[in-house]
Amino acid sequence: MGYNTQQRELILGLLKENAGRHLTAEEIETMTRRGGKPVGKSTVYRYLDKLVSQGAVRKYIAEEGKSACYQYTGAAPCKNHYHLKCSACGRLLHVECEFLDEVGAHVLEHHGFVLSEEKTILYGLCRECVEGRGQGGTHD
Amino acid sequence: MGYNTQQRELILGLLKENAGRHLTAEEIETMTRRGGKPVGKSTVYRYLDKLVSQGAVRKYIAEEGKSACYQYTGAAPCKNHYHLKCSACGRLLHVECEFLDEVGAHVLEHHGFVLSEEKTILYGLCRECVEGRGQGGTHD
DNA sequence: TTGCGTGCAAAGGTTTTGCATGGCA
DNA sequence: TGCCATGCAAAACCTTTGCACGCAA
Repeated sequence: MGYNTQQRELILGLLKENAGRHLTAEEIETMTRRGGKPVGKSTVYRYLDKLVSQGAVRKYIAEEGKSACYQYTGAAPCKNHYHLKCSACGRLLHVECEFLDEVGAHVLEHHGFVLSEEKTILYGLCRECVEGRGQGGTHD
Repeated sequence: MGYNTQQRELILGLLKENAGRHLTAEEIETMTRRGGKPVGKSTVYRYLDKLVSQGAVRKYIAEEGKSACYQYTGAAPCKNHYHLKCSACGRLLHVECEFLDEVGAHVLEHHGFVLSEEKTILYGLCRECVEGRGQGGTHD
């Protein structure tokens, strides 16, 4: 499963410390620079890829054409956790909701599709933006 | 609302002819080259942007980091039309389904979120890939 | 004629890749 | 020792932008 290098420990540590947020590859690279031992961006990308394929980290595309976001989830990704992305203000909202699991059940039963709540992001407009008091580009 | 140029007629014509499929900007550019009068890619991108903001065309990000896809929908975008994207084989499945509208109703009522079925893509695994007879990279 | 639309090329940004070097086991 | 990981720089990729020219109204 790969070697334990200082770089990897550093990256994984940062991801764990920030498990409540999303980090971009560039943010991670910057943080390693602050943290003492800088890690090259190719290493960051390569290791993130590995973590994603291992299931320890989730990858999101918060904004098309912009940097992808990564979040540590550990071995057991949380359930009933969905993301709503506001197209107006750009915020990514987190929702814990059992109803949305019915979506997974539905598409499985009726369309033979195994939904990944990990990867799925619902797009639309958040309450604030609909009501005209949107907050501009406050990202998560 | 802008001028009627040959380039725009050509692009819109191609989109209408292929309303059942998704086209990338590059595919459109290539098709205009075949069709006689080549249209520059900046023009293609700029006009697609305009059509998207007018609501005549939908834009999808079928594959992260890959080219966006565009599809003509006309003035009245279809309802109950959802997309399921298979992470394994890459296919984009089209689903007409009223149940999924309940998702919109739910997130509106419980989370104050106005869902855009236009933009939302549900990620997961299609039947074929789950059953181990996935087809590799057959895109739509 | 006026101003928007176009095309080319260059810039922009993110991510990937090639290759020599370094470090883990 | 052997192989994987790393780092740098360059490449790849899609998309946007600057600017002079062209064309629709």
